[in-house]
Amino acid sequence: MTTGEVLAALADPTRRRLVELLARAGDRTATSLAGELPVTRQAVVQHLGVLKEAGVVGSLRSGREVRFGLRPDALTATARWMEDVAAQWDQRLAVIKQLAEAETQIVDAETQDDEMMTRQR
Amino acid sequence: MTTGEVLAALADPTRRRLVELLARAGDRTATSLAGELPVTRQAVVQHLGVLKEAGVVGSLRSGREVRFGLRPDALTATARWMEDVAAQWDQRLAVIKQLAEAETQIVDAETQDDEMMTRQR
DNA sequence: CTGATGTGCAAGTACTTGCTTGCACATCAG
DNA sequence: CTGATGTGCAAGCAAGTACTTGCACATCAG
Repeated sequence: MTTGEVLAALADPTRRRLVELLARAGDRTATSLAGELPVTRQAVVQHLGVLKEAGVVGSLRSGREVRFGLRPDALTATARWMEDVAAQWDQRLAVIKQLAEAETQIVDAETQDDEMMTRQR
Repeated sequence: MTTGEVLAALADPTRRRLVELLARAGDRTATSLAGELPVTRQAVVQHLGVLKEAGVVGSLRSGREVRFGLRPDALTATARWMEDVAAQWDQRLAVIKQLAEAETQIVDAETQDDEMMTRQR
C-alpha cells in the first residue's frame, strides 16, 4: 500500500474508471464491471489485480463469484502525501517572502505566470 | 492539468523524487537536480517536461539557466479528487449500513479483513 | 576573442504495460 | 447428470516509457 503503488495504479484511465464505478455503484464482480467498459473481462481482472495490490480495492469470494469493493484508506493516505508536499512548498514560499522581500526570486512563479510557465486552466 | 496527467506524472518514482526535492530545497535547475539523482541530466529534463505538462512544476528562464519550481495547485486538486472518491464510498457504506442492518454484505469488507482481502500494513 | 557551463533537439534501446485470445476449472439451476 | 455462468492461468503482441548518447547552440567569466 505504498504511495508509489497507489499513484501508479491510479495513473491508468481504465483503472480510474473502475474506481469511480465502484465508488458510486458499490461492490461489483469483475464480469459485471467489464460490461460497462470497452475492454475484456480479463483486462478488468488484471486492472483489479493492480488496484488490489496497491490496497485500493479488496475482494471477497461469495459462492462462485468474487465481489470487489473499495478500500478508501489507501486513497486518503496518498492524498495526504500530495497535500504534504504542496504544504511544504507553500511554507518555503512564506519563509522566503518574509526574509527577503527585496530579492526577486523565481519562487514567485505562481503569481508571475511568465512566458515559460505552464498556464493553469 | 487534468487529474490523469498529474497522477501519471507522479506515478514514476524518479519524478516523485524530483517533486520532493523541489518541495524542500526550493527552485533548482535541471543540471543541479541531476547531480542528486542517479540519472542523466537529459532524463531529468524529460521528467521535468512531463511534470510541467501536468502543471505540477513551472519553469522560468534567467540568463542561461532555467529554474524549476513547484506548482502546488495541481497537487491539491488531485488530492481532492481522491478524497472525493473515498468519501463517496464511505457515504454509500453508511447508507447501506443504516438501511439494511440485517443483510450481510461484502460492503463490510473494511471491518472483516477476510482471507481474500489484501491486508493493510 | 577562448573556454567553461547550461541548455535544446533527436535518435536509439531495453523494458514495461494494457489488452487480447484460448482453454481449463469451479459453482449454480434445472 | 447437463448446460450455463463465473472464475483462473498463461502466452502473445502492439504501443508506450524511462533512459542513454551524441552533438549543436546560447550565455557567462576571464
